[in-house]
Amino acid sequence: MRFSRKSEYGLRALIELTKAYDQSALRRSDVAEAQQIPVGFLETILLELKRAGILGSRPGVQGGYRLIKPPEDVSLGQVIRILDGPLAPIACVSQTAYQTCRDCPYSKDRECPIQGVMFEVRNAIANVLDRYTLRAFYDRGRNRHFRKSPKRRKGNAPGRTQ
Amino acid sequence: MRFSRKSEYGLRALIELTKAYDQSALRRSDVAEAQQIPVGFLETILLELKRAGILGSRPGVQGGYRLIKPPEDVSLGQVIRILDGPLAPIACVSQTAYQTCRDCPYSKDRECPIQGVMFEVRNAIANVLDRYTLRAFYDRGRNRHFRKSPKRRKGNAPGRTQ
DNA sequence: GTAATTCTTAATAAATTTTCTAAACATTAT
DNA sequence: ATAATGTTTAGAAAATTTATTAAGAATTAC
Repeated sequence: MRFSRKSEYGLRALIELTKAYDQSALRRSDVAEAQQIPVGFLETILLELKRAGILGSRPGVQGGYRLIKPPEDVSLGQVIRILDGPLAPIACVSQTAYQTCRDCPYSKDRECPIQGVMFEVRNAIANVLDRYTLRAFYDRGRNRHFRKSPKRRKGNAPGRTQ
Repeated sequence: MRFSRKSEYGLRALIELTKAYDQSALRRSDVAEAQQIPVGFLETILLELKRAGILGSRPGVQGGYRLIKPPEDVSLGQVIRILDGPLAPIACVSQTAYQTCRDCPYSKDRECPIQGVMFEVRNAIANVLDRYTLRAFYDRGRNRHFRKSPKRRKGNAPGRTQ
């Protein structure tokens, strides 16, 4: 039961973008190189994160992608749901995308003996992933790679998308 | 992040086999019909569970598959690991099948910012799935479909595989 | 306004995994 | 011996994931 490469790439890309949060936009090629991600695939990932309102972007010179939400407001659960779909291990216990299991012989009147456990699994996963935010990456980046001025700017640069 | 249909079918098959635990062997066609599982696919699933030592089987008339472990000794985590592989959401936090992530830029000296969270996710999943056993299915079967003699026999029938 | 740079979008190809089928074979009970 | 069942292997079909390509549109610098 693995997360897809897409989610993994997405999180790795967000590590870079979070480290650069209040500094500069990163070109997709920069992100791809830093994290060893195929640039074409990364593109589709960054776009999905943009459509979801997590990233902003700007074409042209000095352009690139940028995190537009405070790192502490973006949970890893959000990110993975965007890229990989619901966290629930089976469809009938998803909070965000419930549906009855195809061909489930318990879908009508009888009670499914598996559903209860799977619901617990879903909650266990969500409890972890919704508790962690990109903030963890931000702190890490600060401590490791930067020495001065750890305070964040407020607001975005003018002219920026979203 | 879904469990595969294989795991789902496997658990559903084990519901039937657990209900019949101390009674009779079930033909794959019986299990397939009761749980609406394609019989050919079910076959490969039952065989994997047999190789793992959870089921026994006997060909011929009166033959079929049978649960050969006490239901309370088989956790759902075991079953899913057999059919779907490790529970860990990424390879580098698996307890049963550890390996470094392909192309991971943190695999050498630096510390991976994602690994810690994923380790918690793995543990959260395992804690739930290793706590539940087939016993849950057994009880349910008893209460619903049988009226008498809820005590289990000890030992297996003679001549039985494994 | 033109050119260079970069993101945007859609289509689709490649690779992998999952799901499922078929057929020849082995074992058991009668 | 015969019929009923499991065993095994190979692999086809379908679905999903992963990745690429190419034409297009927005932004900046000059």
